[in-house]
Amino acid sequence: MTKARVTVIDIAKAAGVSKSTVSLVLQSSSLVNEGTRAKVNAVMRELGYVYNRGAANLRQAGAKSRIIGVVVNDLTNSFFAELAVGVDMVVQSAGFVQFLSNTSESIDRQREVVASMREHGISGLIVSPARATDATDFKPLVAAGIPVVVVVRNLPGAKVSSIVSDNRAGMMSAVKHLAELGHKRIAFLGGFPDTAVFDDRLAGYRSGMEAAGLDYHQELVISSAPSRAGGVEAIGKALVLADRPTAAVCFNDAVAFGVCDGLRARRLEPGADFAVVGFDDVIEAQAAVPALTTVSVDPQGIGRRAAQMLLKQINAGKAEAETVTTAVRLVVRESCGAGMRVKIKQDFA
Amino acid sequence: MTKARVTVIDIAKAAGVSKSTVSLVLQSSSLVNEGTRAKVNAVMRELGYVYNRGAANLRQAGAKSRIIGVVVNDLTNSFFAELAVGVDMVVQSAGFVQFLSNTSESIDRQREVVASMREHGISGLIVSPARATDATDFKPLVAAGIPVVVVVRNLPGAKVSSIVSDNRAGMMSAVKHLAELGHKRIAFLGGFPDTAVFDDRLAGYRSGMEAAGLDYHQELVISSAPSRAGGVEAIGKALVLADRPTAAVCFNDAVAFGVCDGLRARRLEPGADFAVVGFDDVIEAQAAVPALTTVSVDPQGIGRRAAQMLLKQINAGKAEAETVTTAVRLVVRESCGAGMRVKIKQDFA
DNA sequence: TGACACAATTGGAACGTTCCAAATATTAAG
DNA sequence: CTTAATATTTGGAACGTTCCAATTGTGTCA
Repeated sequence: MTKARVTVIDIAKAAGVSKSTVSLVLQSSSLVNEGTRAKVNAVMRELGYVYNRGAANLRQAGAKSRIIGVVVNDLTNSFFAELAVGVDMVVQSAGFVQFLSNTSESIDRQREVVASMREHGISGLIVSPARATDATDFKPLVAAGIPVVVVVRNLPGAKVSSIVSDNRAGMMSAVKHLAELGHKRIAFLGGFPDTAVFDDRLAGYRSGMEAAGLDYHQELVISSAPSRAGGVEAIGKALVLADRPTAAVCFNDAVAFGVCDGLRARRLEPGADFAVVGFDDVIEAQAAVPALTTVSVDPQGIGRRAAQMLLKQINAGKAEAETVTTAVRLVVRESCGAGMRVKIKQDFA
Repeated sequence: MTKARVTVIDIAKAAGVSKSTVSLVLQSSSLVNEGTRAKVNAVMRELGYVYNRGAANLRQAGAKSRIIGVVVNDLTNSFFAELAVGVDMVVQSAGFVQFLSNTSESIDRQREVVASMREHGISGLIVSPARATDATDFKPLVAAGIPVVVVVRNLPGAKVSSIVSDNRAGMMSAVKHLAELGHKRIAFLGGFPDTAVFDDRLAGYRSGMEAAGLDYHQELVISSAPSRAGGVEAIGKALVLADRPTAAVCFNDAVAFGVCDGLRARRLEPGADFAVVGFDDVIEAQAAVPALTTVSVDPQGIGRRAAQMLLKQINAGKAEAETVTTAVRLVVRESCGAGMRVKIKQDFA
């Protein structure tokens, strides 16, 4: 267990050159002679040298630390896990590393985490903001020249780049599909009404209803937490309505699963007795029974795209805010009652 | 957009003290007068100072960077996402940040990622090693005084700490449960036979069979990739056996889901016509239909525990290798045919 | 009043790298 | 063989922090 760590000076001494030369080798500069380079590299391997990025970064005064910060609001949601994987892919192959943190929707935690990342000198940040994040929260970062890309949830008013999926179009196509199957009373279930994403999806729902020539009824819009439990709650409210809906588009897949649970608890089989459509297409969606009809958003693709965008800005040196909305597509499976080849009946023991 | 960054010297000047004093304030040393502290803090806020950990870390020569590296082999598997969340929780509240990377089972990627983390001066590493990771791969780290905690998959022969779940006991209890339900021919399905985890689980299976007074038949052990697809494959092989099994314990939940798929493809209903038990208790397990009976290992708990262990070693300054196996418990749901209150019949349209 | 403890503050030297300007070695041209 | 051009190499001086030893101020005690 060698105590002192090996520095460029040590290897310079051992290779019989100056530390400057070693530094040049490290940066694979073309100025250095092939022979010297080989020798230096050999010595480095031999002594087990490890590059000290901290020191390098210090000298390069605010230059690239090659660290990308990624903060998501709920990593246990596989949607975000996929997203992080997408980011990691491109970030890693560009020679960067990823600082990943989870805020669990806590805005305080988010602040802490971002501050900490800044102290570590991240060269860019990808963030899916916690609920109620203020649009100005990332101002100091961009002021300091650190590019920020907001994903999934947009932050209207913030002057940062963002990538969101086409929530409007997605919801519209879901409603259209249900209308084509003959449904007239279609509910919109779940989601917190104070978010931009909710607004977009609801707008898509309204447009879809209108396009299908169906009336919009306020009572059919039932908000709740965007979680499984929230779904159960929302469908509960929907089913006691005087004029019951026969189908629902849900804020996201988690809600949709909750809706299925709620239906079953009332002896209704999703897909057969009531049509349900989700949003996100998380991995569980196709595995569930019945398989969930849902709007696919390819979180990994969004992650990759966000990373590319961020890297572009980092390399360009300037952060020109740009907004991208990614295409989505409806994936028809069983829960909407369309493609069902297997009808499930229950009999209680 | 202020160009130059604010340093301790700037705030020292502005506050009318020396940089040393500012440094003391930063470390909240008790040496500094309350009045001075307040003033310095005020100036820091005013000028928008951000601490440069890189520089600090440089001076403190190999001291704490407050970065914990976390590398997992498959983040899209919610088991590992949960684990990462658990780590993040304790790591974050201890004032550290987490570097998270995904190897996708690539050993080259793992090497790259770990090297990169080292360059960034991580003060500790938590790793779920990619398959075929060599026991000596982390030697340089521990030699450099960087504590390493291996989770989930142990690395026999490596002199590092590890936390694995009690695979043996878990499998035993699963087999015992099936035997109590009257099953005699119980298969062991899925998993790669060249891993330590496989060995442990298989050993548990054998002990369980023995304890239940059942014979061990080589043919009932069918390995495959530890994935959903692998599960389909394994059950396929099992069902063509001359003397078919009536139940199976699976290497993990992914395999178990695949087994269910495979059963259904053959018009067999898991839970009713064939009992299946998984391992891990991923979140989807309780949501699936039928809900999966499985061995719960609490990945988040393992993550927390691993982080605690690592922090302890970091604080102690010495990395005494210690091995922990965490308790598991069988969660009985529907797929084993035990607690089923709802029997599902299919009729094909 | 001098001596002494104690509190608070401070200037420089370090940490491991990169950059710059300048030095030296090598080659080509005359 | 000199000169100019080119190819390599090289000492410092930074970067922003922490640490150490030393300094200054403030009160206490004989």
